[in-house]
Amino acid sequence: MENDRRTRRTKKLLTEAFIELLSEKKLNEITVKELCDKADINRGTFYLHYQDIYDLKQNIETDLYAELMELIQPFSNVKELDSYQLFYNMFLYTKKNEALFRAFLGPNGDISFLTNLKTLFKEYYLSALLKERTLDITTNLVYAYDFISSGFTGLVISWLESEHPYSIEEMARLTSRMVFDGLPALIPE
Amino acid sequence: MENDRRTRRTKKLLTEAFIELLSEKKLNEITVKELCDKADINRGTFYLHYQDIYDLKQNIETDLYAELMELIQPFSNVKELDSYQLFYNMFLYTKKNEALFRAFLGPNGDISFLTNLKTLFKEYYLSALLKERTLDITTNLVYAYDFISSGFTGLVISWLESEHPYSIEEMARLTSRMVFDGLPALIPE
DNA sequence: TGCATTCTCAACAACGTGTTGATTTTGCTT
DNA sequence: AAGCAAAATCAACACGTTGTTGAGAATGCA
Repeated sequence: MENDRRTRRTKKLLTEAFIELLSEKKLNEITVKELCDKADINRGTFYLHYQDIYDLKQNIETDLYAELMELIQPFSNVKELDSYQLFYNMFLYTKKNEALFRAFLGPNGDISFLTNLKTLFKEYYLSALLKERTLDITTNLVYAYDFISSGFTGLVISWLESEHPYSIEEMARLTSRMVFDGLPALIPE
Repeated sequence: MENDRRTRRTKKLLTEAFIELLSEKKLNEITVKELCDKADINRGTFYLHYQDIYDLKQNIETDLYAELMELIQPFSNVKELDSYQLFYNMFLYTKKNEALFRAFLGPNGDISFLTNLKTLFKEYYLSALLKERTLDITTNLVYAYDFISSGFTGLVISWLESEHPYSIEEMARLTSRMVFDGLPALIPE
């Protein structure tokens, strides 16, 4: 019942229409009726698959997390962590799913999506460090990784919003410098 | 018509009820009816002051930005910037308005509130640097401050959510170290 | 081709919205 | 303390969206 071509079609159309609407208006302003009109799907059909708009949003997010985890996973199982490469892959992924990230992280976005993104990144990045070196998980350390993951996702958002004047390579390098050297490394002289 | 005791009372009650509701459920799930019931205000009265829930939210945010600007302002007009003190004051302010910040930055929070907070902080912090030293505003520099302001607000969020085990002093010091020295300064040996 | 599943369509009660006008309550003003 | 203006209450309203229903049409699977 999940892999019927009709079901896939319906979900795809609804998802696309939703992302489109989300780039125009706030989540709460999107009605089921309006969404179905845009997707050209009968309103009853929507309720066959989702409970409401938030259920749809949750489904889209869950799929995205699954993909992201597959992307990050390899990095947390390596002897020597290549931070630059991790940043690079993350920026690459957001660019590939640009419409979706823009919608979820833009002005009409969802703060819990951002939170989950940060948490996901933080967990894997921190666990990668702990596989490299045996360290106590101090409050200091956890906050440090909160800072980094927030800073990183913040860069992703700015990068998307500013129509990415910097290449993925440049963004990854910039992130590395901020993480490991701090601000002075970015200020001339 | 703005400074009537009745008006102040109504707005205060509605604001309080709103913040309370926002810590329970998502913005979109909050109805005017429900809000007014909680505040014990006639629904018609609500429409006398606000267009809808989002208008109310906007008003609350605007008031907060005004206060925050007054707090940050002095820092951008000084010859030598004391970053630590700026961080300290920001953490102090969020603690003073804890219920509100929890509501707006928590799971049911508002991404545009977060964005505005980051922007506000970034603008003043960056302009303070530019008064200390004459620098070109490079893309590098702007992104660096995006990273910092995101990291900082991320710390604020984590700090609030974790019931602040660290003192304001400790958080301000931690932030300073991440900003100026980077991650290695926080990892032992 | 046949069968099961999905989608469509129309209709429904229920609920929140935003507005209205009449009435009561409240608080500034002098 | 009294009078007046402004604000809050209350009931009622048309309207639109919601979520659900049952019957029928269309579609994909095997």
